[in-house]
This record gives sequence, structure tokens and C-alpha cells, in this order.
Amino acid sequence: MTNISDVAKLSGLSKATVSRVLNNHSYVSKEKREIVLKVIEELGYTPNPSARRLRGQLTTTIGVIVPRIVNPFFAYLVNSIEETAYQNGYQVIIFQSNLNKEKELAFLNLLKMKQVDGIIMTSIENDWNVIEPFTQYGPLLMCNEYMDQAQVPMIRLDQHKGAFIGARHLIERGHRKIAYCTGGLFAQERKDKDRNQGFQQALMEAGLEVIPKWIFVNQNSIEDGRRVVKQILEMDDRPTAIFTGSDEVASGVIAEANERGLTLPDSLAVIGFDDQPVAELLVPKLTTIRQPVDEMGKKAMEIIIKMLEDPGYEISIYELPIELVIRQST
Amino acid sequence: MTNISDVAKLSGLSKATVSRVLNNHSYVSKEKREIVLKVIEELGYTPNPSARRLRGQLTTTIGVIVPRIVNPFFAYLVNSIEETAYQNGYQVIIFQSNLNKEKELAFLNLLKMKQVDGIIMTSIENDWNVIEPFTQYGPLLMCNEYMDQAQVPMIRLDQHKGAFIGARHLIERGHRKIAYCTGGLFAQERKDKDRNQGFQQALMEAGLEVIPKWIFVNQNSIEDGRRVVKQILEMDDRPTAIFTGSDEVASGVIAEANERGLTLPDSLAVIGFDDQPVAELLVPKLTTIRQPVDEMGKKAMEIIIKMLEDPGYEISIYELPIELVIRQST
DNA sequence: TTGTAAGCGTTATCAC
DNA sequence: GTGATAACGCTTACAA
Repeated sequence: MTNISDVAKLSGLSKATVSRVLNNHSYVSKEKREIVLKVIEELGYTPNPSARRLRGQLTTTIGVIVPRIVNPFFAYLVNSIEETAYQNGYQVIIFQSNLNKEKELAFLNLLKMKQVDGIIMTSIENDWNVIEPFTQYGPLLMCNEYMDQAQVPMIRLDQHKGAFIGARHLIERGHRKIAYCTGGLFAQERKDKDRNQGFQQALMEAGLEVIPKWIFVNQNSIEDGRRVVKQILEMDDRPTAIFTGSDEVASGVIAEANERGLTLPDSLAVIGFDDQPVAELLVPKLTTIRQPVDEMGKKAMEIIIKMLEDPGYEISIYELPIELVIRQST
Repeated sequence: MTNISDVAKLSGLSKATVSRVLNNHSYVSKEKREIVLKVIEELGYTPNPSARRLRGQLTTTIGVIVPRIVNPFFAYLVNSIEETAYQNGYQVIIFQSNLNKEKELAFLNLLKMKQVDGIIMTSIENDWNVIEPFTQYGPLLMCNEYMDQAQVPMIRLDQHKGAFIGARHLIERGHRKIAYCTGGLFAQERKDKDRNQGFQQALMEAGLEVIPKWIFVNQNSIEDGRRVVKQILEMDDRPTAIFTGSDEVASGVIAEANERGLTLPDSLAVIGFDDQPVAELLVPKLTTIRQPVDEMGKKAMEIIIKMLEDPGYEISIYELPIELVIRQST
């Protein structure tokens, strides 16, 4: 490996001068600068990031924690984050936490150890008192998931409203028996809690009750959606509509319902959440709550860069619009 | 930041001893070991990876380069790689190259700089003579994409066979006018070339000719698939079947064909490539060439770990099975 | 404008 | 068994 000393030696200058050229520091004479650059070119020299970090330098690298990269919502979110980063001269490294507290912690540690300048969390596994200490090591930002007590910037959507307009839409379509799927537990906190409450409020305003056996918790995948349909078909008293927590679950519901010969949306209406590309591919096309994933990613990266470059940055919360996209499944 | 000296001081021992405990080195007395561990616990101390790397240590971190994370094929590949890594005590960081040569190079540089112990490439943007120099810095492995001249392990599929059995299947179904979509250029090299040739061979054996206007290059997205259908509908002499290069393109073809009122597969047969989850969701369900993405990822990670841990590892090429999954779109 | 030297946190080598 | 110490490659006071 060629290092800064090699460059210094070959150009007949000191390491200090080479370093100054590298970092665009003041007062290096044009001639010396050119010599140094030529030698760097010749040797194919690249500064060693570990050494730089050890000296406490920034790395223009941002870490992004996602729960499951196979969920297209997160794939698109990461994609948007990555593009925005690149346009601003930053690099992104992506970590998958897989809903695992330890993994999340391991990744947060990269911030403590200055492996990344900042971290964007798109999901949260640990409690705030576990995460909070890391904020002293660099900017931390939440995008998608949020916590009321957390003192970090958040890019979020009004999940309460999202679930509310979705459920109300089903009610307006005449449904009075509505099942509900959630990725978490129905009682949980944060994003899930808001969604749950939005759903409940819509029902309440329509004078409907939440029926416990129509609540499905921990539903995340296509396969989960299929299972929901199977379970519903075995019930004596069946819901006529399903509010799913994600387009993935909705996909499974629609596929299974089709295979069982149900006519959608008449025998069963389905509403998704996310507005992933698959929503347009399903038959019938999926009515869903659109989350503006590209804007979320872009905003998140812009804010974290601002935090890095402007020390006086004031923490605030950004709420982006969420909307109902009506297609054919309701 | 607490460092090794803090731990040493507080436990009344030397940095050397602390380091020995940290690295499970020989001959540290039980009592001292316990003292050290307790202090580490108390202080919440974590070794600084930059310092370790600077000393030339391994980091148990593997980098994975993907072209586009929003393509579910790569999302699932990464997922499998990540899971296997975790089971073996390794971490994974993911880079998106976005088909960009510079970005790919920037990521390869992380190997040179010992930021990662090894790199798995799932796509290739630069020429081999550009990539080759990096092999001296650590294990490099190709998974999915491959190059004949490259002296690195490859996890690959028989793309020639994949395209061949796909095309032959269409021919067996009675089609004689077959359009072809490819993600690259029809003339290209490596993976694409093999696919193209497999397709051509199947046609040739059936006495069919490749019709240039039915070859669509640079087709990657759902939207691309939609455009293909639009173009075909404007032709006087239309193909009756489409071989698409990916399930994503096939999805677009099916969606657009449905909207245009074509009855599938009678008016238009479609075959995909990948066997992504969406294949089961489409109407009609997609016939496709299955790539064993989980096995590929698992194998790739296992091999790269072997390369890291066994210096005498001999480079070889692993070919995994590829198969036709017949559903309803053909 | 340039050079010297200290120090970032670790681990390996050599003494003891 | 344990402890000094040098070295990894870089940046930055401080000197010159």
C-alpha cells in the first residue's frame, strides 16, 4: 500500500505538505501542489480512511439502518437516500437490522466509533434510553419511524391520518365489518399506535366496534396476507373488508382471495399501505395509502447533511403529506 | 470516548493485558481477565475499529456491491448474503453502484483501504483490468455476474441454458414469433451474451430467425415492460410471445397487456426471469426462469469466509441450478 | 510557505 | 503472566 510518506518522498516534500494539498489547505505554492498531485496520480494513492478517522476527521459517509431490505418500501427509501447523498458528495452504507436489537446496536456503534458521520434510522428496535446516548457522537435522524420523546429530527408522516382516511374510505364504500392487519402488535407504541388509533377513530365515528378476532398482529409478508384470507374464510362471521398494514400483506390477501374464487372487491375489499409499484400490477389494482417515499429519503439526507455542516442546526420535525390512492380493490 | 487506556488505568493493568483479553490471547490469569471484563462492562467500552484496521486487523465486515437495490432480485440476494454473514459472525455493508463506474470504484477502494475484509460483487461496471488490481488487497468474489477472464471465485448460473429452456418452452407452446428483451445491449458480453446466445440457439434449432425489430435492449423496469407492449401493438407483424430479461419487465408487459384488453397467454405469452415473489401475484401467474437467489447468496458468503480464513483456498467456479417454472403466462 | 513532531487507539514484539 | 514500546497512516500545532 502506498501511503502519504511514499508520496512525500517521491515528490521531495514533507508529509505535511502532501496532507495540505490533500485537504485543500491554505498556502501551498502552485508548483509544489502540482508536483504532489502528479505523484499522487502516478502512485494511484488514496488516503487511508482508518487513519483519517482515527484523527477524528469526517468521512462523508452516512449509515442507513433498515429493518428488511426485501420490503420494497425500504428499498425505495434507501434508493432515494442514496441518490440524494451522491448528489451532495456523500456515500451511503446500508445496514439491515432484521428487527434485531443487537444488530441495531452494533450499527449504532459505528457512529460512536466514527465509522460514519451520521445515521438515518428507518426503523427502531431498541428503547429510546438505549439509543439516546449515541446522539452525542453525531447526528442521528429518524425517517419513517418516530418516537415522541426522542430529541432528534424526524421525517414522518401522519400515520393516524393515513389509517383514518383508509378506514373511512372502506366505511364510505358501505363496509361495516372491517378486519385490520398491523406489522406490530395492536397495542404497541409510536407509528403503529398512531395507525391503530386512526383506524379505531374512523370506526368509532361510524358507530362501529373493533372486533378482536378481526385484528391480525405481526403481519408483514405476502405469505402473512395469504394466511389472513385463509383464517377469515374459516370464520362464521366474516369481515367484508381488510385494512392491511402494507402493500405486501395486501398482495398476499389479493392473491389468495383470487385463488379461492372470491370476487374482489365485492366479496372482499382490500386496502394497502405504501403505494409500492406492485399496487398497479395486482388484479384488481390496489387501493392504498400512499407514503411519499422518495421525498422522505431526499428530505432525510438533506437534513442530516445540514446537521453535519451547520453546527447551530435546530432539531425539528418534518411531516410529509400522506394520501389515499383509490384504485379497484375497494 | 473511552479507550483501551482508560480500561487499563481503571483496572490497574497495562494496555497490553487489556488487549490480550480483548483478543482472547493466551495466558492471561483468570482473575485479571475478570477484572478487565468487569471494567469494560462498566465503562461501556468498545474497541475502535479504525485503530484496529490501521493496525491491519480484520474487521469481519464484508462489502456487497449491488447495481440497484430496488430490484427485488438484488434485495433478496443481499438478504441471503446478510443472513449467512450474521450466522457466521460477520457484518455486511451494502453499496449501490447504480450502474456507475466511479461509484463501483469508490467501493472497491474500501477493500484497498481495509475498510472491509472482502467484497462480493453482484454486478460489474468496470473492465476487468480496472478491477483486477484490487484482488491483491483481499478476497473479491462475483455472485450472479461473471467474467471469463477473471481470476476470482464466481457463483453463477448457466445463463445460456436459462435463456435456452425459456425460449424452447415458448417454441414448444407453438410460438414462432418471439420477441426478446435484455437488460443490456444485445451484443454485450458476459451474462448477457450467454443469455442472448441461449435464446438464439433455441430459435435456430427450431428453424426460426431472430428478427431485429423484436429485440428490445436496455429493458429493466416495469415501465420498460409497458413500453414494449405499446411498441408491439403498433407493429404490423406482431410477435405472439415475449421473452423478458427479468420478472420486473415481465410485470410491466402483463400489466399493460391486461389494460389493453389482450387475453394472456393466448394473444400474448410472456416469460420472465428470476422468479421473484411478484411472479405468483400477477394475473396470469408468471412463467419464469428461476434463479436460486437464496442459495446464491448463501454460497457467496460461505466462500468468501473460506477465502478469508483459509489462506490456501483455491479459486473455483460454482454453478448453481437454473430451472423453468411453468405457471400460466405461457 | 514548508517542515518537524506529537498523537489518534490498537496490537505485536520484546523484555522482564 | 505481564508490561513497555513501536508502529499502522494521517492531520495539525508549532517552528522555522
